[in-house]
Amino acid sequence: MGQTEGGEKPGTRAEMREETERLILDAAEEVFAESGFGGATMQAIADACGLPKANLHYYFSNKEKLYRRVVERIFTIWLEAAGSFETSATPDVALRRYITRKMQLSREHRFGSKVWANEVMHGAPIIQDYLETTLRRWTETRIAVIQGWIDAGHIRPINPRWLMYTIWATTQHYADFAHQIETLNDGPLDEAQWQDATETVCGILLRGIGIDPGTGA
Amino acid sequence: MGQTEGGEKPGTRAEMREETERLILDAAEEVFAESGFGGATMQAIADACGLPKANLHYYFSNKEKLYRRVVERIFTIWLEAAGSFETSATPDVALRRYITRKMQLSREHRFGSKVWANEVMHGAPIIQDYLETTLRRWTETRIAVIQGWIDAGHIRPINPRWLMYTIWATTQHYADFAHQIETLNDGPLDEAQWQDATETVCGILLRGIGIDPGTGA
DNA sequence: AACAGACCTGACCATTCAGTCAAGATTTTT
DNA sequence: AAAAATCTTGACTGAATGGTCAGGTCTGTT
Repeated sequence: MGQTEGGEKPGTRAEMREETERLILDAAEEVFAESGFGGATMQAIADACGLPKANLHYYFSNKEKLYRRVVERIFTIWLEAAGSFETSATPDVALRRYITRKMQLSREHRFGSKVWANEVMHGAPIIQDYLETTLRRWTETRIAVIQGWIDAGHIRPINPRWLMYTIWATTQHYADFAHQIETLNDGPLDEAQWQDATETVCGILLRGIGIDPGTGA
Repeated sequence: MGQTEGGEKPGTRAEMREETERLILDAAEEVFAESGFGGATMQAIADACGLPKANLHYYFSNKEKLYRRVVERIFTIWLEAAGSFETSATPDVALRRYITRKMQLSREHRFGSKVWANEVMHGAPIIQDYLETTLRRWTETRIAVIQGWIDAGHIRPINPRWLMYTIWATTQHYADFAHQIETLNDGPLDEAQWQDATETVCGILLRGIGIDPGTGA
Protein backbone atom coordinates (compact mmCIF):
# COMPACT_ATOMS: atom_id res chain seq x y z
CA MET A 1 0.00 0.00 0.00
CA GLY A 2 3.11 2.22 0.18
CA GLN A 3 3.76 3.51 -3.32
CA THR A 4 0.69 2.93 -5.44
CA GLU A 5 2.32 3.89 -8.74
CA GLY A 6 5.67 2.45 -9.63
CA GLY A 7 7.21 -0.50 -11.41
CA GLU A 8 3.88 -1.65 -12.84
CA LYS A 9 5.27 -5.15 -13.43
CA PRO A 10 5.49 -6.34 -9.80
CA GLY A 11 2.51 -4.53 -8.28
CA THR A 12 0.95 -5.38 -4.97
CA ARG A 13 -0.34 -8.80 -4.07
CA ALA A 14 -3.92 -7.80 -4.81
CA GLU A 15 -2.97 -6.29 -8.14
CA MET A 16 -1.15 -9.41 -9.24
CA ARG A 17 -4.06 -11.53 -8.22
CA GLU A 18 -6.44 -9.36 -10.20
CA GLU A 19 -4.16 -9.53 -13.19
CA THR A 20 -3.97 -13.31 -13.11
CA GLU A 21 -7.71 -13.54 -12.72
CA ARG A 22 -8.17 -11.32 -15.73
CA LEU A 23 -5.76 -13.48 -17.71
CA ILE A 24 -7.80 -16.56 -16.86
CA LEU A 25 -11.13 -14.82 -17.49
CA ASP A 26 -9.97 -13.66 -20.92
CA ALA A 27 -8.91 -17.16 -21.88
CA ALA A 28 -12.08 -18.66 -20.43
CA GLU A 29 -14.25 -16.18 -22.34
CA GLU A 30 -12.67 -17.22 -25.60
CA VAL A 31 -12.86 -20.94 -24.92
CA PHE A 32 -16.44 -20.78 -23.65
CA ALA A 33 -17.37 -18.71 -26.71
CA GLU A 34 -15.87 -21.21 -29.10
CA SER A 35 -16.93 -24.44 -27.42
CA GLY A 36 -19.90 -23.62 -25.21
CA PHE A 37 -20.02 -24.43 -21.52
CA GLY A 38 -20.25 -28.18 -22.02
CA GLY A 39 -17.66 -28.35 -24.75
CA ALA A 40 -15.09 -26.23 -22.98
CA THR A 41 -12.56 -28.03 -20.81
CA MET A 42 -10.56 -26.59 -17.96
CA GLN A 43 -7.48 -27.97 -19.66
CA ALA A 44 -8.24 -26.00 -22.83
CA ILE A 45 -8.65 -22.82 -20.80
CA ALA A 46 -5.44 -23.56 -18.94
CA ASP A 47 -3.59 -24.05 -22.22
CA ALA A 48 -5.07 -20.84 -23.61
CA CYS A 49 -3.59 -18.78 -20.81
CA GLY A 50 -0.44 -20.82 -20.27
CA LEU A 51 -1.15 -21.87 -16.71
CA PRO A 52 -1.37 -25.35 -15.26
CA LYS A 53 -4.90 -26.54 -14.79
CA ALA A 54 -4.54 -26.85 -11.02
CA ASN A 55 -3.73 -23.17 -10.88
CA LEU A 56 -7.08 -22.30 -12.38
CA HIS A 57 -8.74 -24.13 -9.55
CA TYR A 58 -6.76 -22.06 -7.11
CA TYR A 59 -8.37 -18.89 -8.47
CA PHE A 60 -11.77 -20.26 -9.39
CA SER A 61 -12.96 -23.18 -7.33
CA ASN A 62 -14.79 -24.87 -10.18
CA LYS A 63 -15.84 -24.61 -13.80
CA GLU A 64 -19.25 -23.21 -13.09
CA LYS A 65 -17.92 -20.42 -10.85
CA LEU A 66 -15.44 -19.48 -13.56
CA TYR A 67 -18.19 -19.44 -16.16
CA ARG A 68 -20.38 -17.37 -13.90
CA ARG A 69 -17.65 -14.78 -13.50
CA VAL A 70 -17.17 -14.65 -17.25
CA VAL A 71 -20.86 -14.05 -17.81
CA GLU A 72 -21.07 -11.44 -15.07
CA ARG A 73 -18.19 -9.53 -16.59
CA ILE A 74 -19.96 -9.53 -19.94
CA PHE A 75 -23.14 -8.25 -18.39
CA THR A 76 -21.20 -5.35 -16.90
CA ILE A 77 -19.94 -4.38 -20.33
CA TRP A 78 -23.43 -4.70 -21.73
CA LEU A 79 -24.77 -2.42 -19.01
CA GLU A 80 -22.15 0.18 -19.75
CA ALA A 81 -23.15 0.14 -23.42
CA ALA A 82 -26.77 0.37 -22.40
CA GLY A 83 -25.94 3.70 -20.85
CA SER A 84 -25.23 5.13 -24.27
CA PHE A 85 -28.97 5.05 -24.93
CA GLU A 86 -29.50 8.63 -23.80
CA THR A 87 -33.09 8.98 -22.79
CA SER A 88 -32.90 12.75 -22.89
CA ALA A 89 -31.67 13.01 -26.46
CA THR A 90 -33.71 13.14 -29.64
CA PRO A 91 -34.50 9.75 -31.19
CA ASP A 92 -32.10 10.46 -34.00
CA VAL A 93 -29.15 11.02 -31.69
CA ALA A 94 -30.05 8.46 -29.04
CA LEU A 95 -30.62 5.59 -31.42
CA ARG A 96 -27.71 6.38 -33.68
CA ARG A 97 -25.35 6.49 -30.72
CA TYR A 98 -26.74 3.31 -29.19
CA ILE A 99 -26.57 1.36 -32.44
CA THR A 100 -23.06 2.58 -33.13
CA ARG A 101 -21.94 1.58 -29.66
CA LYS A 102 -23.45 -1.87 -30.02
CA MET A 103 -21.78 -2.39 -33.37
CA GLN A 104 -18.50 -1.40 -31.77
CA LEU A 105 -19.07 -3.92 -29.00
CA SER A 106 -19.73 -6.64 -31.57
CA ARG A 107 -16.42 -5.82 -33.14
CA GLU A 108 -14.36 -5.54 -29.98
CA HIS A 109 -16.03 -8.09 -27.74
CA ARG A 110 -16.94 -10.86 -30.11
CA PHE A 111 -16.27 -13.60 -27.58
CA GLY A 112 -18.28 -11.97 -24.87
CA SER A 113 -21.21 -11.55 -27.18
CA LYS A 114 -21.05 -15.20 -28.15
CA VAL A 115 -20.96 -16.34 -24.56
CA TRP A 116 -23.99 -14.20 -23.84
CA ALA A 117 -25.83 -15.62 -26.85
CA ASN A 118 -24.96 -19.13 -25.78
CA GLU A 119 -26.14 -18.50 -22.28
CA VAL A 120 -29.49 -17.14 -23.43
CA MET A 121 -29.95 -19.88 -26.03
CA HIS A 122 -29.45 -22.50 -23.38
CA GLY A 123 -32.16 -21.01 -21.22
CA ALA A 124 -30.05 -18.52 -19.25
CA PRO A 125 -29.38 -20.86 -16.31
CA ILE A 126 -26.93 -18.40 -14.79
CA ILE A 127 -28.31 -14.99 -15.70
CA GLN A 128 -32.02 -15.58 -15.39
CA ASP A 129 -32.21 -13.21 -12.44
CA TYR A 130 -30.42 -10.44 -14.37
CA LEU A 131 -32.90 -10.85 -17.20
CA GLU A 132 -35.81 -10.57 -14.82
CA THR A 133 -34.53 -7.59 -12.89
CA THR A 134 -31.87 -5.36 -14.44
CA LEU A 135 -32.51 -6.07 -18.10
CA ARG A 136 -36.24 -5.93 -17.61
CA ARG A 137 -36.16 -2.58 -15.87
CA TRP A 138 -33.79 -1.15 -18.44
CA THR A 139 -35.94 -2.37 -21.29
CA GLU A 140 -39.10 -1.00 -19.80
CA THR A 141 -37.68 2.46 -19.29
CA ARG A 142 -36.45 2.56 -22.89
CA ILE A 143 -39.75 1.32 -24.20
CA ALA A 144 -41.41 4.15 -22.30
CA VAL A 145 -39.01 6.63 -23.85
CA ILE A 146 -39.66 5.32 -27.34
CA GLN A 147 -43.38 5.41 -26.69
CA GLY A 148 -42.94 9.04 -25.70
CA TRP A 149 -41.30 9.76 -29.03
CA ILE A 150 -44.21 8.12 -30.78
CA ASP A 151 -46.76 10.11 -28.78
CA ALA A 152 -44.89 13.30 -29.59
CA GLY A 153 -44.99 12.38 -33.27
CA HIS A 154 -41.23 12.18 -33.61
CA ILE A 155 -41.26 8.65 -34.95
CA ARG A 156 -43.74 6.41 -36.65
CA PRO A 157 -46.02 4.39 -34.36
CA ILE A 158 -44.53 0.93 -33.92
CA ASN A 159 -44.34 -1.39 -30.96
CA PRO A 160 -41.15 -0.21 -29.24
CA ARG A 161 -40.44 -3.73 -28.03
CA TRP A 162 -39.95 -5.08 -31.55
CA LEU A 163 -37.75 -2.14 -32.36
CA MET A 164 -35.49 -2.91 -29.40
CA TYR A 165 -35.25 -6.54 -30.49
CA THR A 166 -34.42 -5.48 -34.02
CA ILE A 167 -31.58 -3.32 -32.77
CA TRP A 168 -30.21 -6.01 -30.50
CA ALA A 169 -30.49 -8.67 -33.17
CA THR A 170 -28.91 -6.71 -35.96
CA THR A 171 -25.94 -5.45 -34.00
CA GLN A 172 -25.21 -8.69 -32.16
CA HIS A 173 -25.37 -10.62 -35.40
CA TYR A 174 -22.02 -9.15 -36.40
CA ALA A 175 -20.42 -10.82 -33.40
CA ASP A 176 -22.37 -14.04 -33.05
CA PHE A 177 -22.38 -14.87 -36.75
CA ALA A 178 -18.97 -13.38 -37.46
CA HIS A 179 -17.75 -16.67 -38.81
CA GLN A 180 -20.54 -16.84 -41.39
CA ILE A 181 -20.03 -13.21 -42.34
CA GLU A 182 -16.31 -13.69 -42.74
CA THR A 183 -16.79 -16.79 -44.83
CA LEU A 184 -19.08 -14.90 -47.20
CA ASN A 185 -16.72 -11.94 -47.14
CA ASP A 186 -13.45 -13.84 -47.72
CA GLY A 187 -12.01 -12.65 -44.46
CA PRO A 188 -12.70 -10.25 -41.59
CA LEU A 189 -14.47 -6.99 -42.29
CA ASP A 190 -12.04 -4.12 -42.63
CA GLU A 191 -12.38 -0.69 -41.09
CA ALA A 192 -14.29 0.71 -44.05
CA GLN A 193 -16.69 -2.22 -44.08
CA TRP A 194 -17.43 -1.85 -40.39
CA GLN A 195 -18.16 1.81 -40.89
CA ASP A 196 -20.31 1.10 -43.90
CA ALA A 197 -22.21 -1.66 -42.13
CA THR A 198 -22.78 0.55 -39.10
CA GLU A 199 -23.98 3.42 -41.24
CA THR A 200 -26.24 1.11 -43.24
CA VAL A 201 -27.78 -0.37 -40.12
CA CYS A 202 -28.39 3.10 -38.69
CA GLY A 203 -29.83 4.24 -41.98
CA ILE A 204 -32.21 1.33 -42.37
CA LEU A 205 -33.45 1.36 -38.80
CA LEU A 206 -33.83 5.13 -38.48
CA ARG A 207 -35.65 5.51 -41.79
CA GLY A 208 -37.58 2.39 -40.85
CA ILE A 209 -39.16 4.23 -37.96
CA GLY A 210 -39.75 7.39 -39.92
CA ILE A 211 -36.67 9.48 -39.19
CA ASP A 212 -34.67 11.06 -41.98
CA PRO A 213 -31.21 10.46 -40.55
CA GLY A 214 -28.68 13.25 -40.75
CA THR A 215 -25.34 12.52 -42.35
CA GLY A 216 -23.49 9.69 -40.73
CA ALA A 217 -20.05 11.16 -40.29
CA MET B 1 -43.67 -52.99 -52.26
CA GLY B 2 -47.10 -54.64 -52.68
CA GLN B 3 -49.66 -52.27 -51.19
CA THR B 4 -48.06 -48.90 -50.64
CA GLU B 5 -50.96 -47.39 -48.71
CA GLY B 6 -52.55 -49.28 -45.87
CA GLY B 7 -52.25 -49.75 -42.13
CA GLU B 8 -49.91 -46.78 -41.69
CA LYS B 9 -48.82 -48.05 -38.26
CA PRO B 10 -46.83 -51.10 -39.32
CA GLY B 11 -45.34 -49.87 -42.60
CA THR B 12 -42.49 -51.48 -44.43
CA ARG B 13 -39.09 -52.07 -42.90
CA ALA B 14 -37.66 -48.97 -44.56
CA GLU B 15 -40.59 -46.84 -43.42
CA MET B 16 -40.23 -47.92 -39.84
CA ARG B 17 -36.54 -47.26 -39.95
CA GLU B 18 -37.14 -43.79 -41.31
CA GLU B 19 -39.71 -43.14 -38.64
CA THR B 20 -37.37 -44.20 -35.86
CA GLU B 21 -34.60 -42.10 -37.31
CA ARG B 22 -36.89 -39.10 -37.39
CA LEU B 23 -37.86 -39.72 -33.78
CA ILE B 24 -34.21 -39.73 -32.79
CA LEU B 25 -33.35 -36.72 -34.95
CA ASP B 26 -36.18 -34.70 -33.42
CA ALA B 27 -35.01 -35.49 -29.91
CA ALA B 28 -31.39 -34.84 -30.84
CA GLU B 29 -32.26 -31.48 -32.37
CA GLU B 30 -33.89 -30.36 -29.16
CA VAL B 31 -31.12 -31.61 -26.91
CA PHE B 32 -28.35 -30.18 -29.11
CA ALA B 33 -30.22 -26.88 -29.22
CA GLU B 34 -30.52 -26.69 -25.46
CA SER B 35 -27.10 -28.00 -24.47
CA GLY B 36 -24.81 -27.50 -27.46
CA PHE B 37 -22.82 -30.30 -29.00
CA GLY B 38 -20.43 -30.66 -26.10
CA GLY B 39 -23.09 -30.38 -23.44
CA ALA B 40 -25.49 -32.83 -25.00
CA THR B 41 -25.20 -36.46 -23.97
CA MET B 42 -26.36 -39.48 -25.90
CA GLN B 43 -28.17 -40.57 -22.75
CA ALA B 44 -30.15 -37.32 -22.67
CA ILE B 45 -31.14 -37.77 -26.29
CA ALA B 46 -32.09 -41.37 -25.61
CA ASP B 47 -34.27 -40.30 -22.69
CA ALA B 48 -35.86 -37.57 -24.80
CA CYS B 49 -37.10 -40.09 -27.33
CA GLY B 50 -37.68 -42.98 -24.95
CA LEU B 51 -35.17 -45.38 -26.48
CA PRO B 52 -32.24 -47.09 -24.82
CA LYS B 53 -28.94 -45.43 -25.57
CA ALA B 54 -27.53 -48.48 -27.31
CA ASN B 55 -30.36 -48.27 -29.79
CA LEU B 56 -29.28 -44.80 -30.86
CA HIS B 57 -25.90 -46.20 -31.75
CA TYR B 58 -27.60 -48.80 -33.90
CA TYR B 59 -29.11 -46.04 -36.05
CA PHE B 60 -26.32 -43.49 -35.82
CA SER B 61 -22.87 -44.90 -35.32
CA ASN B 62 -21.65 -42.02 -33.18
CA LYS B 63 -22.54 -38.66 -31.70
CA GLU B 64 -20.90 -36.63 -34.43
CA LYS B 65 -22.71 -38.46 -37.23
CA LEU B 66 -25.99 -37.88 -35.43
CA TYR B 67 -25.20 -34.21 -35.01
CA ARG B 68 -24.21 -33.94 -38.65
CA ARG B 69 -27.54 -35.39 -39.72
CA VAL B 70 -29.38 -32.93 -37.49
CA VAL B 71 -27.52 -30.01 -39.01
CA GLU B 72 -28.01 -31.25 -42.56
CA ARG B 73 -31.71 -31.54 -42.00
CA ILE B 74 -31.83 -27.96 -40.76
CA PHE B 75 -29.94 -26.75 -43.77
CA THR B 76 -32.54 -28.39 -46.00
CA ILE B 77 -35.30 -26.47 -44.27
CA TRP B 78 -33.29 -23.29 -44.56
CA LEU B 79 -32.84 -23.86 -48.28
CA GLU B 80 -36.53 -24.38 -48.76
CA ALA B 81 -37.22 -21.08 -47.01
CA ALA B 82 -34.57 -19.43 -49.13
CA GLY B 83 -36.68 -20.31 -52.12
CA SER B 84 -39.36 -17.92 -50.94
CA PHE B 85 -37.07 -15.05 -51.92
CA GLU B 86 -38.59 -14.68 -55.38
CA THR B 87 -36.02 -13.03 -57.56
CA SER B 88 -38.61 -12.18 -60.19
CA ALA B 89 -40.95 -10.30 -57.89
CA THR B 90 -40.86 -6.64 -56.93
CA PRO B 91 -38.74 -5.81 -53.88
CA ASP B 92 -41.86 -5.13 -51.87
CA VAL B 93 -43.33 -8.57 -52.50
CA ALA B 94 -40.09 -10.54 -52.48
CA LEU B 95 -38.76 -9.13 -49.23
CA ARG B 96 -42.07 -9.15 -47.43
CA ARG B 97 -42.59 -12.80 -48.32
CA TYR B 98 -39.06 -13.78 -47.38
CA ILE B 99 -39.13 -12.00 -44.04
CA THR B 100 -42.53 -13.45 -43.22
CA ARG B 101 -41.33 -16.93 -44.04
CA LYS B 102 -38.23 -16.53 -41.89
CA MET B 103 -40.28 -15.29 -38.97
CA GLN B 104 -42.51 -18.32 -39.38
CA LEU B 105 -39.45 -20.59 -39.32
CA SER B 106 -38.24 -18.93 -36.13
CA ARG B 107 -41.56 -19.72 -34.57
CA GLU B 108 -41.93 -23.27 -35.81
CA HIS B 109 -38.33 -24.45 -35.85
CA ARG B 110 -36.84 -22.81 -32.82
CA PHE B 111 -34.58 -25.73 -32.02
CA GLY B 112 -33.26 -26.02 -35.54
CA SER B 113 -32.44 -22.35 -35.61
CA LYS B 114 -30.58 -22.61 -32.34
CA VAL B 115 -28.55 -25.56 -33.52
CA TRP B 116 -27.63 -23.62 -36.64
CA ALA B 117 -26.63 -20.59 -34.59
CA ASN B 118 -24.55 -22.75 -32.30
CA GLU B 119 -22.84 -24.40 -35.21
CA VAL B 120 -21.92 -21.08 -36.80
CA MET B 121 -20.84 -19.53 -33.50
CA HIS B 122 -18.48 -22.42 -32.91
CA GLY B 123 -16.82 -21.90 -36.26
CA ALA B 124 -19.07 -24.09 -38.39
CA PRO B 125 -16.91 -27.22 -38.12
CA ILE B 126 -19.54 -29.31 -39.85
CA ILE B 127 -21.16 -26.95 -42.33
CA GLN B 128 -18.18 -24.94 -43.49
CA ASP B 129 -18.46 -26.41 -46.98
CA TYR B 130 -22.15 -25.49 -47.20
CA LEU B 131 -21.32 -21.94 -46.23
CA GLU B 132 -18.66 -21.73 -48.90
CA THR B 133 -20.70 -23.27 -51.69
CA THR B 134 -24.48 -23.31 -51.42
CA LEU B 135 -24.97 -20.40 -49.05
CA ARG B 136 -22.40 -18.31 -50.84
CA ARG B 137 -23.94 -18.85 -54.26
CA TRP B 138 -27.41 -18.17 -52.94
CA THR B 139 -26.28 -14.99 -51.23
CA GLU B 140 -24.48 -13.71 -54.27
CA THR B 141 -27.46 -14.18 -56.54
CA ARG B 142 -29.71 -12.33 -54.10
CA ILE B 143 -27.21 -9.56 -53.70
CA ALA B 144 -27.21 -9.19 -57.46
CA VAL B 145 -30.97 -9.02 -57.50
CA ILE B 146 -31.02 -6.37 -54.79
CA GLN B 147 -28.36 -4.43 -56.63
CA GLY B 148 -30.60 -4.57 -59.67
CA TRP B 149 -33.42 -3.03 -57.68
CA ILE B 150 -31.08 -0.27 -56.59
CA ASP B 151 -29.90 0.39 -60.14
CA ALA B 152 -33.50 0.55 -61.29
CA GLY B 153 -34.23 3.07 -58.56
CA HIS B 154 -36.74 0.84 -56.80
CA ILE B 155 -34.97 1.00 -53.49
CA ARG B 156 -32.51 3.30 -51.81
CA PRO B 157 -28.83 2.63 -52.50
CA ILE B 158 -27.44 0.52 -49.68
CA ASN B 159 -24.95 -2.31 -49.61
CA PRO B 160 -27.19 -5.34 -50.24
CA ARG B 161 -24.96 -7.50 -48.10
CA TRP B 162 -25.74 -5.57 -44.91
CA LEU B 163 -29.41 -5.70 -45.78
CA MET B 164 -29.30 -9.50 -46.04
CA TYR B 165 -27.54 -9.72 -42.69
CA THR B 166 -30.11 -7.43 -41.13
CA ILE B 167 -32.92 -9.65 -42.33
CA TRP B 168 -31.25 -12.83 -41.15
CA ALA B 169 -30.36 -11.32 -37.80
CA THR B 170 -33.73 -9.84 -37.04
CA THR B 171 -35.78 -12.88 -37.94
CA GLN B 172 -33.49 -15.47 -36.36
CA HIS B 173 -33.37 -13.46 -33.16
CA TYR B 174 -36.92 -14.53 -32.40
CA ALA B 175 -35.78 -18.15 -32.29
CA ASP B 176 -32.28 -17.92 -30.88
CA PHE B 177 -33.16 -15.40 -28.17
CA ALA B 178 -36.64 -16.73 -27.57
CA HIS B 179 -35.85 -17.30 -23.93
CA GLN B 180 -34.86 -13.67 -23.40
CA ILE B 181 -37.88 -12.44 -25.30
CA GLU B 182 -40.20 -14.67 -23.32
CA THR B 183 -38.68 -13.56 -20.04
CA LEU B 184 -39.27 -9.92 -20.93
CA ASN B 185 -42.73 -10.77 -22.23
CA ASP B 186 -43.90 -12.88 -19.28
CA GLY B 187 -44.39 -15.92 -21.47
CA PRO B 188 -44.38 -16.99 -25.11
CA LEU B 189 -45.57 -14.58 -27.77
CA ASP B 190 -49.16 -15.21 -28.73
CA GLU B 191 -50.56 -15.30 -32.23
CA ALA B 192 -51.30 -11.57 -32.30
CA GLN B 193 -47.82 -10.71 -31.06
CA TRP B 194 -46.18 -12.84 -33.72
CA GLN B 195 -48.23 -11.13 -36.38
CA ASP B 196 -47.47 -7.73 -34.94
CA ALA B 197 -43.76 -8.45 -34.67
CA THR B 198 -43.66 -9.76 -38.23
CA GLU B 199 -45.50 -6.75 -39.55
CA THR B 200 -43.28 -4.39 -37.59
CA VAL B 201 -40.11 -6.04 -38.87
CA CYS B 202 -41.41 -5.86 -42.44
CA GLY B 203 -42.42 -2.26 -41.93
CA ILE B 204 -39.10 -1.14 -40.49
CA LEU B 205 -36.95 -2.94 -43.02
CA LEU B 206 -38.99 -2.03 -46.10
CA ARG B 207 -39.28 1.63 -45.16
CA GLY B 208 -35.63 1.45 -44.17
CA ILE B 209 -34.66 0.81 -47.75
CA GLY B 210 -37.03 3.36 -49.15
CA ILE B 211 -40.14 1.35 -49.93
CA ASP B 212 -43.53 2.46 -48.73
CA PRO B 213 -44.92 -0.94 -47.80
CA GLY B 214 -48.44 -1.76 -48.80
CA THR B 215 -50.84 -2.94 -46.13
CA GLY B 216 -49.66 -5.96 -44.23
CA ALA B 217 -52.67 -8.22 -44.40
C1' DA C 1 17.77 -14.70 8.86
C1' DA C 2 13.76 -16.87 10.20
C1' DC C 3 8.99 -17.17 9.75
C1' DA C 4 4.26 -16.99 7.88
C1' DG C 5 1.20 -16.78 4.50
C1' DA C 6 0.08 -16.60 -0.21
C1' DC C 7 0.89 -18.82 -4.54
C1' DC C 8 2.05 -22.75 -7.72
C1' DT C 9 1.90 -27.46 -9.66
C1' DG C 10 2.62 -32.57 -10.85
C1' DA C 11 0.40 -36.49 -9.74
C1' DC C 12 -3.61 -38.54 -8.56
C1' DC C 13 -8.76 -39.85 -7.96
C1' DA C 14 -13.74 -40.36 -8.94
C1' DT C 15 -17.07 -39.67 -12.19
C1' DT C 16 -19.10 -39.25 -16.46
C1' DC C 17 -19.81 -40.49 -20.97
C1' DA C 18 -19.20 -42.21 -25.87
C1' DG C 19 -19.04 -46.28 -27.74
C1' DT C 20 -19.04 -51.79 -27.70
C1' DC C 21 -20.82 -56.30 -27.37
C1' DA C 22 -23.13 -60.44 -26.96
C1' DA C 23 -27.32 -62.36 -26.28
C1' DG C 24 -32.15 -62.12 -27.02
C1' DA C 25 -36.50 -60.63 -29.52
C1' DT C 26 -38.91 -59.80 -33.76
C1' DT C 27 -39.84 -59.81 -38.40
C1' DT C 28 -39.08 -61.47 -43.08
C1' DT C 29 -37.78 -64.95 -46.30
C1' DT C 30 -37.36 -69.63 -47.84
C1' DA D 1 -41.54 -74.18 -39.59
C1' DA D 2 -36.91 -73.38 -40.02
C1' DA D 3 -33.46 -70.20 -41.29
C1' DA D 4 -31.91 -65.61 -41.95
C1' DA D 5 -31.91 -61.09 -41.44
C1' DT D 6 -32.95 -57.10 -38.79
C1' DC D 7 -33.75 -54.84 -34.63
C1' DT D 8 -33.36 -54.23 -29.37
C1' DT D 9 -31.07 -53.77 -25.03
C1' DG D 10 -28.63 -54.34 -20.38
C1' DA D 11 -24.15 -54.61 -19.03
C1' DC D 12 -19.61 -53.37 -19.75
C1' DT D 13 -15.12 -50.70 -21.04
C1' DG D 14 -11.69 -47.28 -22.00
C1' DA D 15 -10.80 -42.60 -22.29
C1' DA D 16 -11.60 -37.95 -20.99
C1' DT D 17 -12.36 -34.63 -17.59
C1' DG D 18 -13.54 -31.96 -13.29
C1' DG D 19 -11.66 -31.62 -9.17
C1' DT D 20 -8.21 -32.68 -5.09
C1' DC D 21 -4.03 -32.61 -2.50
C1' DA D 22 0.46 -32.73 -0.62
C1' DG D 23 4.43 -30.72 -1.06
C1' DG D 24 7.12 -27.12 -3.13
C1' DT D 25 8.25 -22.02 -4.21
C1' DC D 26 8.04 -17.29 -3.82
C1' DT D 27 7.09 -12.80 -1.32
C1' DG D 28 6.61 -9.87 2.29
C1' DT D 29 7.13 -9.17 7.44
C1' DT D 30 9.39 -9.22 11.85
